[in-house]
Amino acid sequence: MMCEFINQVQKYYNHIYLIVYCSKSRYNINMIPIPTPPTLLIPRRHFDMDITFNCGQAFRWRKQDSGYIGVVGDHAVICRYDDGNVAITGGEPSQVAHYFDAAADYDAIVASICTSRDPWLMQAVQSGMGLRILRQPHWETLCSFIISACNNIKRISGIIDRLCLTFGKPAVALNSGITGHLHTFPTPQTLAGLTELDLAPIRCGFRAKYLIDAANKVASEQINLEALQELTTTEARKVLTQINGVGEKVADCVLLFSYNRLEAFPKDVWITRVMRERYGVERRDTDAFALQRFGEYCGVAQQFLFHDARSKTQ
DNA sequence: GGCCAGGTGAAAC
DNA sequence: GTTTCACATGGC
Repeated sequence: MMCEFINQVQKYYNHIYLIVYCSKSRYNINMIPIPTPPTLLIPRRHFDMDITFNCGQAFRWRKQDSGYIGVVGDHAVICRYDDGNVAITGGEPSQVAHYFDAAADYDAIVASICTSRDPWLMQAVQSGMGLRILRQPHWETLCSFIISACNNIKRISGIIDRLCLTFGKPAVALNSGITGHLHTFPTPQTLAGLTELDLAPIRCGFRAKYLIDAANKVASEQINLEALQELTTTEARKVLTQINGVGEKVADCVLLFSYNRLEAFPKDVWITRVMRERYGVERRDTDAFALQRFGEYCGVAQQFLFHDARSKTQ
């Protein structure tokens, strides 16, 4: 009975009440917080939070104290450094493990892309150590990179915040106190049928019509994002580019950051500049060059080079 | 105040 | 097939 009581108290209040009897008629009640056990631990050397959350692959993680808070699935999640690990608390364990790609072997991936001993990449890997590619939800990633077109990362984050606040729902809070202001990403069904006027409050400019087209095509099942997992990367890219506002670059970002196609090599203005200035390679030749130089995980190499190029000008 | 931003689609060559 | 331009907005 007492155990059940304590379990309930822990479940709902995350505290245990310690009752100390001083005498038969007098007692003290002390509350002892019980730390919520982490959902997942990832070695710190494979997960640098500042780099991973700010490298332009995800736009919803916010620094709070010494950690980051965000949303995985419908749940608020907090990441903190804890000794030699990143401790991730909250969320459904299987969803969290998938989102952070817990099974990935980053020693092997980094070793693979560095096989050619390319000096620019070696330097970029050195400065970006701890960067890991996330496996974000397909729909959220698709919308995020539609919004990214001709935009900067700070503003992309702001637009996505307003999108979630306006059309999402409050995230399931952590019982250790993270609450209210975090919202889920709105579903395709919620955005389908909206007008550009409806999206005016999020101030995404000319991209509003693209978001609505994506929502209509996904909600009507004209495009099945889950089914893309079964296709080759080339086939999946072809399907994604059926959506207005999704060209080769946006499709590659979705494939890399959501479908874990680590061979996808998005070519934005930064990476196009890097390829031309450092390697003398023009945009149309980049895919073949990247595969030959960096191998089957060249998308990870792309992200290191992207992070390195940006960090040199900020 | 002007340049630029994790581009794309359409029209003009 | 390649080049050019408009598309909204705001950070720096």
